[in-house]
Amino acid sequence: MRDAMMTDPCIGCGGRLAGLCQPLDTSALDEISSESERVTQSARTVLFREGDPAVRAFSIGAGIVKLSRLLSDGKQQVVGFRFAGDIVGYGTGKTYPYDAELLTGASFCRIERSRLDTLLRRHPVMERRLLDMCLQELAATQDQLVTVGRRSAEARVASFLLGLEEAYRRRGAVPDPLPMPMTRSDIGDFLGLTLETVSRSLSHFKKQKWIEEPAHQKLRLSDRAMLTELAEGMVQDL
Amino acid sequence: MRDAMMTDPCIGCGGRLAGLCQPLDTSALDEISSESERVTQSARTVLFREGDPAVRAFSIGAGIVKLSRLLSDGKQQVVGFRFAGDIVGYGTGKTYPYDAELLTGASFCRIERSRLDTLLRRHPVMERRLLDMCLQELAATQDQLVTVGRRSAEARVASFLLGLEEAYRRRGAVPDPLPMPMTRSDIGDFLGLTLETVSRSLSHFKKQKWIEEPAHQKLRLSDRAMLTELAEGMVQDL
DNA sequence: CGTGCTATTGAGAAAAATCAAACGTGGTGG
DNA sequence: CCACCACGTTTGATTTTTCTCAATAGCACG
Repeated sequence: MRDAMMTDPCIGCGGRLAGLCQPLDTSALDEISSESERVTQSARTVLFREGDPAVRAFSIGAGIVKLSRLLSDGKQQVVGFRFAGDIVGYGTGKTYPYDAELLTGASFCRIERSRLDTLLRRHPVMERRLLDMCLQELAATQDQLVTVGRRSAEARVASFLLGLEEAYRRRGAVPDPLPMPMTRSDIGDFLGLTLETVSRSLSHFKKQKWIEEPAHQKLRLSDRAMLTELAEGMVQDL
Repeated sequence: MRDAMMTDPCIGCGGRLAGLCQPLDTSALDEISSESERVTQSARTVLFREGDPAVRAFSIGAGIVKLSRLLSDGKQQVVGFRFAGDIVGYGTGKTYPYDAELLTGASFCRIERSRLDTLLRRHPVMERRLLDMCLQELAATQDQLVTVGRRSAEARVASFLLGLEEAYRRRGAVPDPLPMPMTRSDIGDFLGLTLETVSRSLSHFKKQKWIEEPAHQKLRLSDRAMLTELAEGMVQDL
């Protein structure tokens, strides 16, 4: 246990440059490694639930996490998906404001909130990095608000597909085909649509050869230009 | 000019405790005052437009600011409203990601982005405060995503009214009646609805005596309990 | 006292939700 | 190894909600 914890620079640094520790020097990384725990878990694992006391934060090394809120009438809203390099579960509230669930097997680092706060106080570059990540996340959420609030069903789905690809791109090479581990229901809950509407849109895209599904949960964007036009509402159907 | 700039501790501190400088000591406040400019402007003034180079940040002392994005097809999405104490125009991008427009007359502090960044580096408490504000804003935007993505028209409008009241509450006493300077169109663009749907919902609420409009752009929430139930979707109509 | 916005209200159209049925597929146990 | 079961997906028919288009009314400002 000790060696695993000591050798891996943790908090989002599992071989990636995108995470919270990107700007840190080696000695700081050692300090952080000793404060955090490396964990690997399988798909469908729940990291935490809405309302749980927010005692830990998570930094994703690999895998995809779904963040969602459950409404009183049983409907669900997916607030976002998180990928390698992202931080999950760090906020101002005493409890988590959403559920976090693994969509794939994932590895990540787990750290006590109180310890992370101490680290942030000791390393202002790290705090600055966290601020930048938070600002980015805010911008992405505002984008999503535009998509959900003002675009047609097909535009939303096209927008989601392009966004998924972009998420991979920002983390290095774009795999081909794209892994898409979320269900139609997850996608609908993200876009403010029903799973049937998502399915119909995807079927339509496939029929038009704008996308292919070479295998289950694998996706290829064959016509990005058309998807982009769709997402921007420049074209209704054709 | 010089005396006005020197005597007011600025950046969100115009008599309020909620802003960015809340945790600062007096000498730091003096430093900031010399770096920033106090400005007062009338309703409908545009602080900046989407795509403008993001050279300044703004800290609201009093008044309400509307942040909105314009889509290629002419539709608008209001990303949020900002009140006294909030920071507007600080992000990671080189350009502003939305328009910022005054809904009321407003006073605020204006500071060069580069100078603000210097100040943040010099005062880690200030940076920490900004991080907390950003995390709060992120949580609020995620809330809005739930509202727009998963609630009925009347639930969204009820949710907006309660949110407006809450915004005043967090900044001190709740005025009665509540000032509501945004048009039906602004509200619709915030909630992902048309202005007609907003108008119909408000008319219905008035008819049911759940709200009153004692004057133009003045609002009284007569039955918060019912509005809350509506917002949570616990009741369709009655 | 117009004139230009903003708001209200109505009627009809369109988009997406809902309800329902059938299909595929991967995993499990006989 | 195959049959079956659970779950996700697709597709169709119908209903509901909200949008769109249109006409009218109210208000502030010049």
